Amino acid sequence: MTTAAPAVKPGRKRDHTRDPEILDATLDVLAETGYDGMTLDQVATRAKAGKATLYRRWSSKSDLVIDAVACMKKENLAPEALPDTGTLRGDLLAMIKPPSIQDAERKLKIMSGVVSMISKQPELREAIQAVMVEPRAAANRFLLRRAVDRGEIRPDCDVETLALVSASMVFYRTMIQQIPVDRDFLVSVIDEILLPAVRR
Amino acid sequence: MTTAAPAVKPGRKRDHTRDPEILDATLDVLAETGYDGMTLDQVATRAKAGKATLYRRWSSKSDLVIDAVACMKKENLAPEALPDTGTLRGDLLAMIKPPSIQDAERKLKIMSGVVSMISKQPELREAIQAVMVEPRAAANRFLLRRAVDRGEIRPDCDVETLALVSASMVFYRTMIQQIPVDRDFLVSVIDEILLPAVRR
DNA sequence: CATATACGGAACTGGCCAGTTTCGAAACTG
DNA sequence: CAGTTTCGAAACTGGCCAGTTCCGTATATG
Repeated sequence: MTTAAPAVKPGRKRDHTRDPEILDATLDVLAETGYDGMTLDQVATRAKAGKATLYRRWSSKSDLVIDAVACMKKENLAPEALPDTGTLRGDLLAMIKPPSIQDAERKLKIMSGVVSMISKQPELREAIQAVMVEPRAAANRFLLRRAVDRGEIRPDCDVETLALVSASMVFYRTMIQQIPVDRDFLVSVIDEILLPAVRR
Repeated sequence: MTTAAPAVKPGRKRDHTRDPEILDATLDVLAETGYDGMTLDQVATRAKAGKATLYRRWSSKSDLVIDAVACMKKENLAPEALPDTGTLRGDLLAMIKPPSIQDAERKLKIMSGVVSMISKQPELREAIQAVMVEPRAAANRFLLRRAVDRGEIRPDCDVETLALVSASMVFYRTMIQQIPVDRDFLVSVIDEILLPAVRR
């Protein structure tokens, strides 16, 4: 009998520094063509990898996409990193940063490329939820609660729902109306919807 | 030389009473499987029609889908048909009718089955806009403006944006969060977001 | 009646693409 | 060195499906 199992495997090591490049290429193609339109040949070509390499690391197309979404780099939205200007309006405006908008553009394209799959792939919904949806909602909840504690806004306002207003309206505008989201739009959501709704 | 052109065509007449049945079958399959998952065989079978019949009437799959969406029966949202309870809250609540919710469910499934195509098919976006989006937005605008005229709400509120709040939040909840939209949710959007935002 | 078109149903064609295999070269182990 | 696994690249396989064609039948014109 030989050694149980783990020993040491011979042969060339898998180059895991390529993983991020492949996942990033996946997200690019996904944003451009959507899930159904995306082919693994495109991804392989863009990542300068062979299809065999892809299948050696992910067992299927949907696996690759789920992993790509799940590994997407998230902006730092930890409470400590959030703006603290003293007013809710100041905080919300400070959340609109140029990189944030441009970044959001790509994320939205990825989301729209993937919505059709969400209902069939629960893991995908969870990945999107965890990476793209929840962090932003949590940040908004934090800012709203701080404003409540400060006595700046109505203490009985519905923080849960309010935290999703911007995201919902950006999503709708992009997906259905196909109007680009600019700073003006975001400001008007803040000034015409959110702030009036929480006034004391 | 024979007659110019139009004369009278011989042969069996096309049975246009079947058109609505086919388009409806299309919407059903679309709601169930999404655009990419939908096959014309499925549609033909469901409508008890031959594929040849489909192609005799629509030149392609995307043509059929665009027509099906465009011909979708819209609820009557003409100003005269809208509720007039005397208060904005009463009007908005009156807009939530059981058939309306159930109907909306199917429409949302159709929308999600079709979002991936919107960016590639401008006609599809227009059809969706005209049939599913604009009428509801127009109804909300009407109710909001009437409330402004009545002096019930802030005259300087952003009617255009406010009219899209419910639709956006319903859309987001259904597509991304995958939480069913019930009466309670709609009421909370009205009471926690819309009405507070327009208070004088 | 002959002719022409529509019908539902089924068979066919051709392209696309997920997933697999093969290749020669590179990299690691012992 | 031999053996094993990786790599990128390319060829291959098999299934799915949009779109076409054909069949037997039904319905219209003249």
